[in-house]
Parts: sequence; C-alpha cells; structure tokens
Amino acid sequence: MPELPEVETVCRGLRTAMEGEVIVHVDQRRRDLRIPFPRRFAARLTGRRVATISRRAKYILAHLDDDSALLMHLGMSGRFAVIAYGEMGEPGRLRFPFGGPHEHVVFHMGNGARVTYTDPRRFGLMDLAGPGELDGHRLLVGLGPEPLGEDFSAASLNEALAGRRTSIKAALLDQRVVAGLGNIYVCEALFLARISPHREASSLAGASRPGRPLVRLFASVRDVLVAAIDAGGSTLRDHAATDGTLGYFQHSFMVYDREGTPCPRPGCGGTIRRAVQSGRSTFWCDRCQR
DNA sequence: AGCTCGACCTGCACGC
DNA sequence: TGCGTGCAGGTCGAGC
Repeated sequence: MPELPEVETVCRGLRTAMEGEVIVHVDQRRRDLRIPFPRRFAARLTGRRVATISRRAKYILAHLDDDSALLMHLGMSGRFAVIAYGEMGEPGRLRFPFGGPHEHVVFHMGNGARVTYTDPRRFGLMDLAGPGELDGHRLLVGLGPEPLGEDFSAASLNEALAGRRTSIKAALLDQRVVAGLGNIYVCEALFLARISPHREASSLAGASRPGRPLVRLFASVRDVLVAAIDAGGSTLRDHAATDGTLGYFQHSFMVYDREGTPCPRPGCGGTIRRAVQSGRSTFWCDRCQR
C-alpha cells in the first residue's frame, strides 16, 4: 500500500491511539509475515507503555518505556485500524470492517482501544529492537536521508547519484539514496522536475545551481511528498487512515496510472506513456520530460 | 560493488 | 459462469 505519505498518515493515527498508553494484550495470530515475528513477540510487548510513535523511511517505530522499540512495515497491502473504546459495542457504527482472515495482529491498549493490523499479501513485517538497539538495527542501517529532513539536500542527492549508471527512476527507488519514495511518488517527482525516468542517474550529478535538473528534482521530491501528506496520502486499493478516512492525493496524480491521457502540463500536448523499468511500471510524458 | 531479476503473497480486473 | 493471465503502493537475496 504505502509510501512515505501513507505511512506518515498512519503514524499520526497510531499516535493518537497509542502514545502514553500501556499495551495490555497482544493478539498475534500468525508466526510470520514477510519475516518471522521475533521470539516472545507478544510477551515482550505486554505491559510496556508506548512513549512515542515515529517514522523512519517507510517504517513505523513505536518507542517503548524501557527504551526498546517495535518496528512495523506495511509492505504493499498492510493497514492499521484503530477501534476506539466504545465503538466495539455499537455494531453498524464502524466506518470500516475489521476482523477477517488477514487480520494478523491486534494490540489491546490500556484505554480500551484496539489497534488492528491487516495485511492480505503479508509483505509487511514487525520486529523488535531491544533497549538501545534501535540505532543500528539491521532494517534501518543503510537507509538514506529522510527526504523532508535536514540531511536531504541538493548536495546530498548529488553525491548519492554520482557514478550510478542505472536509471534515475531505479536510483530514486533505492532507499539508500533517499528513504521513503516508492513507485508513485518517484514517477510524480520526475514529472514535476521534467526529467525522463530513463535518464542515467549520474547524468544529473554535477554542478548544482538553481534551475539545474538536479535542483529541480530535489525540490520536486519534497513538494510532492508534502502535498501528498497534506492530502492524507493516496488511496488506490486499500490505504486509509487508522480511522478509516481515505486519502485523496490520487486525484492529484499527474502521470501515475494515467497511460494514454494528455500530459497535464499546460501547452505540452504530449501523452502519458507507460513502460516497465526494473520490474515496475513507470509513467511519464516523453515530450516534456527530458 | 552495482545492477537486474525473481521470489515472497493474495486479490482483483480483464479477456476468452 | 469459469478460468487463465497480468498486475498491484515493497523489499531482499541470488547471481551476473
């Protein structure tokens, strides 16, 4: 389901339901998702208070009161729903269904809220980091800068792309270059920056003056992510906020899933194309993206 | 070391 | 209707 804006939206929902609350019970219904749950997963969480919820790349991090942490990734189809105390007893008032064969984990919070994790494809994962072990966790080491953080800049992007012979599309999907982009927002950012997804990544490196492609790309990545977060992410098949609210950034797509439609850039007159790059669909305008 | 590809899963939309 | 095919927002390891 999710790229950075969708994960950020989910994070904000989990914050409301979980921060400051004790995990009183964990209902773990499988032994694995994409990877096995860690040993004693439920037991290690039970009784812990959630201090804060944060996000790193597409990982949701629940920081616990003993300085351990719960790492969660939504994969392609993962979804969280929060059922507030009281809603359970009011059938028909829920804004989304819960239960079902793909509901794999339910966290029962001290305030009575239930936080459910549903993931039909099971490409998501959950893992634990012991006290003080979150920095240096194998899933987080090697991730590139947060695109909305201070470490991401035209200069850092320039450095990350230097010497890379692969396409700029593939490079931006590489979480070591910048962390949190996925197929949709890479396509959209490249369109905004008027850069062809087929262009060799290293060809963008070099002098980074205002107006240069690399600087446009840097700004476009940030702009598209900020706009998508403001819209609550994109709802394609199943993304929703934890209260069931749908994102609406999909209505703002310029190129993603718009093969054959006219290029939305005023005066361009081109047509949106689709091609497969490293196994993923790429959408772009071959007229104004160079 | 960098890159490409297949594998991991289920569900859905499509064409015959 | 039913069945086969291809496709889907992500990673990761194998093999070149």
